Amino acid sequence: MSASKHRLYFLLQRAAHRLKTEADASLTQVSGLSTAQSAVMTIIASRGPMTQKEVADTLSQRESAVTAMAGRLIKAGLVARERSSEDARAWQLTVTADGRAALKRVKVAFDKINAEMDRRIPEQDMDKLANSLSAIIETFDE
Amino acid sequence: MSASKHRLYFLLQRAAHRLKTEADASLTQVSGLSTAQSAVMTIIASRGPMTQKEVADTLSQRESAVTAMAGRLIKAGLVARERSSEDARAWQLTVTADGRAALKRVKVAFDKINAEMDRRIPEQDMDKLANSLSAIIETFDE
DNA sequence: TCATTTTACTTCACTAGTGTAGTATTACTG
DNA sequence: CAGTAATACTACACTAGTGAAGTAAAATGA
Repeated sequence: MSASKHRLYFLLQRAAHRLKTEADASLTQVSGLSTAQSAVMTIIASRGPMTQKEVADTLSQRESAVTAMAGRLIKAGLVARERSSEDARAWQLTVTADGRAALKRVKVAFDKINAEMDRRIPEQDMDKLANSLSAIIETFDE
Repeated sequence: MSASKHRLYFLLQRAAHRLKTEADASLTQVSGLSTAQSAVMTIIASRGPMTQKEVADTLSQRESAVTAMAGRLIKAGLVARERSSEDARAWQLTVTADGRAALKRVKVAFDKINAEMDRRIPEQDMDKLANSLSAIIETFDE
């Protein structure tokens, strides 16, 4: 069946929304972090010091969203920033020790959610699902 | 591969986010509606007069979200409400003539987006994708 | 039938994103 | 090398959701 017959747009939005709400509740309990905060911090932690523009591009978001998010993370002491030495416009974002500690607790919560999905979706379908989602991202990532 | 190896959570969120942003831009152009507004109006239009609670349940959302959304739709003249005759607490939401006209223009925009997805994702994979997304919704719909 | 519980909705403070318009700095070009 | 364009970030108004606390009406049960 085609995308429209499946009402694929709304199906995808609803799945993403349910999953996000559930993950947010679980993450808040163990770490005080939201999934959106975890996403930003995980990226910075793994890729090393990054500018806000780089974070925005990685997440397919606008710089203004990252400005606001960075402000909240810095206020919470989870992320720090200093001016880039080679570009006076750009910040270099890093995850603080507190931030790394919170990320460790986040991992436990995510492992549970992933286990739940692994339980419901066969491995082959999981691969197909990941491929299809990647295809959607590529299609609409201008 | 398992859900965690695919980083499935973030993959799903990013696919949903890109698709939503693209669809919102396209819908705004042809109809002035957002995808969230379209979702609510489509449900009401197809199921007939509904209470806010019913809309919330259908979309796996809170009543407070529907209160706010209904307020915006009524202000825009796209939806109307009157008290339920058998329950003085509940509203009956209906789509106005203006709303139905806007929904027709929305359909054209969505057809294009669905065509784009059909072009990139083979029919068999589309079926699998829909199944997996439904499984996720079921898993996390308490 | 009346006290209690549940339900339908509202309000409020909050997170998290878009999009547009702006500033300051850097890069490019003739 | 000066003027222009592009880039990195900020500010603001907006949509769209959660979650907690509250109100009024309906349902329940002793």
